[in-house]
Amino acid sequence: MEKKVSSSVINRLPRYYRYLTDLEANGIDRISSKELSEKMGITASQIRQDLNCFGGFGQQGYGYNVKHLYNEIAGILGLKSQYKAILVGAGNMGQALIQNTTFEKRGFSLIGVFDIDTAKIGKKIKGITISDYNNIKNFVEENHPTMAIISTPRTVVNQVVSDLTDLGIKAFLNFSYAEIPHSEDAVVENIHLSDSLMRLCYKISAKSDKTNNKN
Amino acid sequence: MEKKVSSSVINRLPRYYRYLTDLEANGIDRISSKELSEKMGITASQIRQDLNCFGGFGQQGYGYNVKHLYNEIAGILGLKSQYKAILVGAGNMGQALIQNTTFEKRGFSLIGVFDIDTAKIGKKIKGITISDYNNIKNFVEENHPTMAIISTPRTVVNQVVSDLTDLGIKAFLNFSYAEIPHSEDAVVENIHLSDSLMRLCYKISAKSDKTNNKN
DNA sequence: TAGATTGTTAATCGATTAACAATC
DNA sequence: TAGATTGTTAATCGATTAACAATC
Repeated sequence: MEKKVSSSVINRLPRYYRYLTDLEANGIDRISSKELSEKMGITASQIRQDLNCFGGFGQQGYGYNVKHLYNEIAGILGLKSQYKAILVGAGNMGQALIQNTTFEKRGFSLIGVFDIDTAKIGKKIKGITISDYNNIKNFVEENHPTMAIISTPRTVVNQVVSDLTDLGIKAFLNFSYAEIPHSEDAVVENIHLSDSLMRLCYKISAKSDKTNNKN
Repeated sequence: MEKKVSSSVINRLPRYYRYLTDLEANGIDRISSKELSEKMGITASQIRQDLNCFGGFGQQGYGYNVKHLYNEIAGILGLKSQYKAILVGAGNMGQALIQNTTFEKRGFSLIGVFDIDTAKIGKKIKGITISDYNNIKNFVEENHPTMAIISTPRTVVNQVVSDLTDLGIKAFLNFSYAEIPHSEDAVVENIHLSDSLMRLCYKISAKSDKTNNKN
């Protein structure tokens, strides 16, 4: 029985992956936890602890082989899986997301895009035709996507998630302002743009309070 | 001297704010930590602890007045500040961001948009004309924005951040794949779309490992 | 071999939860 | 007043950091 990996560790994995991608691109083929810790601004101890949740990828006296560690982390993240994904809501945000994301590099393969706007249906983005959301049932039953990206207006999020859950989809990337109701066996990643803005606003405010000694 | 509020608490503030916005919109005017905890899926204890970092906003035997708490949190976050913000990089993502975000509600006022693409310069988005990035120095010196949204290609992020830092900007919303170099007195919020995708990929993979008892 | 650096255990630190006296 | 619920202190739990023996 595996011990469960904490979400703190999981949250850091993509960042490790990015740094390793970079190191590899720069032709560096070995790195110690100490060197990496300096680049990333975290402790060497934390890096070693994190990696050892999944196995011993280093070598005493040497450090870590970049290419090897890079591949191991890709494996841990499951990036080779190419889980089938659909996107619901092809507004500005949805379309930009499609244009800017190399899903294949991040473990997914985008196989369908849906909207209810007849002006959009039929249009192509990055080779994928926008389909009528009203036909989504047939599509899902035929193609069995694993994951759905929700970039609809907030007012319809609950309905869409409920529809898709009924069709067996259990993973969501939530791009909407609304919260996705917390279900037992679904996995959800939220990208709440407005939360990020508010956090930044807080940080700016807190910093200027400190500077001005207002409290 | 104020004790520093932990980042765990700060990260939760926007979520509280969203729930309170919702409660208010639904005409609910009081709520106990217990009721809110059930809605949000966190403990009542945590809610009370979090809020008490900033003051005692409730009343024994009664709970919290929704409108009052809503306003208090808006104040804590600094949403009334309307910090001047600029956006650099008016690609799909930058433009979608402008279209979809009500900056005014999140503490900011968007006063400028910049790009280097002559095909984009002069075009208007939501009433703001895209300006030539080469003229950004004059603009910043005249208008003193507080925050910059970085949605440029990753290759130019370092240069842009360095330019803007020299011009006195110390707050960044980073929308790019790259990391913003960690400086002493700058505040940064990152939205790494690909990290979110990879985290979701991990969660899907981890779940199916468990189901299939692969480990 | 000697030096370097891991994997891992132990110590510390911080965040979450529980409990309850204060009080509306 | 009695019941409800806060604010806050104490207990628990988990995550981070430090230390060091193992070993390449």
